[in-house]
Amino acid sequence: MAPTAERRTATPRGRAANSKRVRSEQTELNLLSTSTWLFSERGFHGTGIRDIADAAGVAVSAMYYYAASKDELLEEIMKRSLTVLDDAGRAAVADVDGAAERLAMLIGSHVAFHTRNPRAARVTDHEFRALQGPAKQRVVKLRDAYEDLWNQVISAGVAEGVFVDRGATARLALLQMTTGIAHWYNPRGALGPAELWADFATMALALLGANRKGKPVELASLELGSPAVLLERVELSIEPRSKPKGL
Amino acid sequence: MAPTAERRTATPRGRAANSKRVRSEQTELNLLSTSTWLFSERGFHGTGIRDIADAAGVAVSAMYYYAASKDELLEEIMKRSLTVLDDAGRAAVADVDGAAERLAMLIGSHVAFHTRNPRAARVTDHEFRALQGPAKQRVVKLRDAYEDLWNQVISAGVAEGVFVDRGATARLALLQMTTGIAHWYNPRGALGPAELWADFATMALALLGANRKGKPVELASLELGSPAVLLERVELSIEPRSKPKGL
DNA sequence: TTACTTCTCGAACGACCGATCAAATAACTA
DNA sequence: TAGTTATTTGATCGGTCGTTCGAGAAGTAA
Repeated sequence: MAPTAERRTATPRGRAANSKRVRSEQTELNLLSTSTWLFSERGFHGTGIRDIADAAGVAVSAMYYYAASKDELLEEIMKRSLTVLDDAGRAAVADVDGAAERLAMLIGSHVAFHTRNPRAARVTDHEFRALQGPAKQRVVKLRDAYEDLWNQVISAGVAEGVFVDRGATARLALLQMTTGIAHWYNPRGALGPAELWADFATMALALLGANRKGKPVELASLELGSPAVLLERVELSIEPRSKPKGL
Repeated sequence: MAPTAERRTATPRGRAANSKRVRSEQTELNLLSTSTWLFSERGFHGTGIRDIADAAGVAVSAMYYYAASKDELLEEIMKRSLTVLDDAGRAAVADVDGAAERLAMLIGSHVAFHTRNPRAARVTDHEFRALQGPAKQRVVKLRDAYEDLWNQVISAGVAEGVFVDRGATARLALLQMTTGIAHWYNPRGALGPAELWADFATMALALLGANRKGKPVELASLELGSPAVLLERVELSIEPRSKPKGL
């Protein structure tokens, strides 16, 4: 959807409640969020271009004003998701000292993202193989950067002697179990993001054998920020907050 | 593919190397294993009926002699996978005492299945939403039975006071992190099933806070069977052991 | 108003989808 | 051998796929 930005002219002075630019941006978000819903529900290949258009309430051809292809729609969803996820993760560990503390914050950010944006997360996690060529490379780059952040946090802890060294296995296990949240989490269920954060941070610390001077690190003993701050940073504009109207 | 079994006549006396029955069974396995490969590589909806036929080296119409529809192909793959997984899991914990031991065995069986049959596992894990109606119900039933086995093993440990109670979260986290193996495991990589078993069992015990009289349970202190026995039981005939020839 | 840009539309394109069927072939039986 | 059954085939069905295009509606600027 890069073309859209390029197509935009210089910022207009006054913009009415439904000026063209506002309408256009709304339509673009509508399209992306509807696509996210459908892709998460039926998969990329299981969703037709007409399904999206109908659910979004626009003509099929209108989509091609915003995206050059169906693939570009998917790429845009993944790029936005991964960008927010990565930015939030880096912000969460910034200025935090201690390997255990940093890991707990990273887990918190990750859990926040996946509980707040389960559908976008599912699409990003599931539909990787649907991407091809350069588009895939671009998205892989973003994902790798995020995984590298995890790697840094864990490796630092291993170097400090706080975590047990399990090679890449621990990182993969941690990422799988926390990313998996998006696949079973129910936003209207009993567990809130804060409770899940506590549970998963506790499990993660145990899984990594977190210890100081031989004593296991207790989550309660760590000084961490509030969940609210983490939740703010994972806000994703394309996450569908309800079923598309035309569905 | 139930029809095939029904179509079979009474067991013939002598059966040549390429008798009808043998040929037919080979073709059926070829079809299922080729489908497994392609579904794991491109997804169910991303794979065409012609892709399968070409890769398997048969005519498109030949498939419909074995399966009534493309969906039935998927259902059969999932059913076979889940059946082997569940049977192996139950066999692994049978006659094993102690919650920690049972969990370690269950993890071992699960890890064995996912390292030996990564493609079938990926399909079973990924393509759930592609199934519809009664077929979906049948497969869900199998999956629920297996998850219930995990639930039993974990709950028993909680009841014994060996595991910490984290509600359903721990089970979901454990299943996600171990099932995820199929998504990154490389059969030609450095890590073998036995090493992975040790790693994941250790992590699982830690994650559940496994302890006896306040002391953490060490994996090395448990008396467990050999990996070989577990590996035997997860043998899956439809797992593609190499790229389909016609591809 | 007119001129221009942004946005949306219905209709159509060729390609491919899953599925069907009568006919041909291969294996087995009597 | 001829006859029977099990297996495989090529051709083809209607439908849906992602994409394109010219026209027109809506909004902005003069």
